[in-house]
Amino acid sequence: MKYWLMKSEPDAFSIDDLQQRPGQTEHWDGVRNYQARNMMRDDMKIGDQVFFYHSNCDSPGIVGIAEVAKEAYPDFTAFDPADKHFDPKSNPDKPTWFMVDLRFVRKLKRAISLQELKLKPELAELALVRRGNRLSIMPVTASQWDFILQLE
DNA sequence: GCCAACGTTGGC
DNA sequence: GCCAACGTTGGC
Repeated sequence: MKYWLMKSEPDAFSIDDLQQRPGQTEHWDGVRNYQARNMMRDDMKIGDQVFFYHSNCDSPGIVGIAEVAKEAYPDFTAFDPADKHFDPKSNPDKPTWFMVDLRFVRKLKRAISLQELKLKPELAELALVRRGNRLSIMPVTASQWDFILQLE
């Protein structure tokens, strides 16, 4: 089993939104970055654990845990010209973009802010705190995962 | 709202 | 294949 961190803007889709979805499950559409796509398509398996990170908000940080509920399948929002994430280069016969489904696991007892994560030498290698990182999906090692959870 | 850091695009 | 221009991300 692998560990991941996935970013979402809480104004668009928050951990609370995930918790309130039917089955507490939602598809993770709109990823339009090849590195992030490759991780979803090639490496994310059912049961993988995911830190849910709130980005681009007042207090960016890790707010909860989700798990992979369905492995990669074509991101159908890329096929819809009316959709914000429409991509004419992608089509159902040969999709460019993929998504997974996530299921809510739990919220953390407290949010762990980016500010706090940046201070921890144990997390120096975490892509999230590295300069200029903009990846919306990134791997987390087992030791990073355990370390972050014991901060809770 | 600003802007640094990236990724992508397209002319050549 | 280079690289300038442009668009996006996301912290602050």
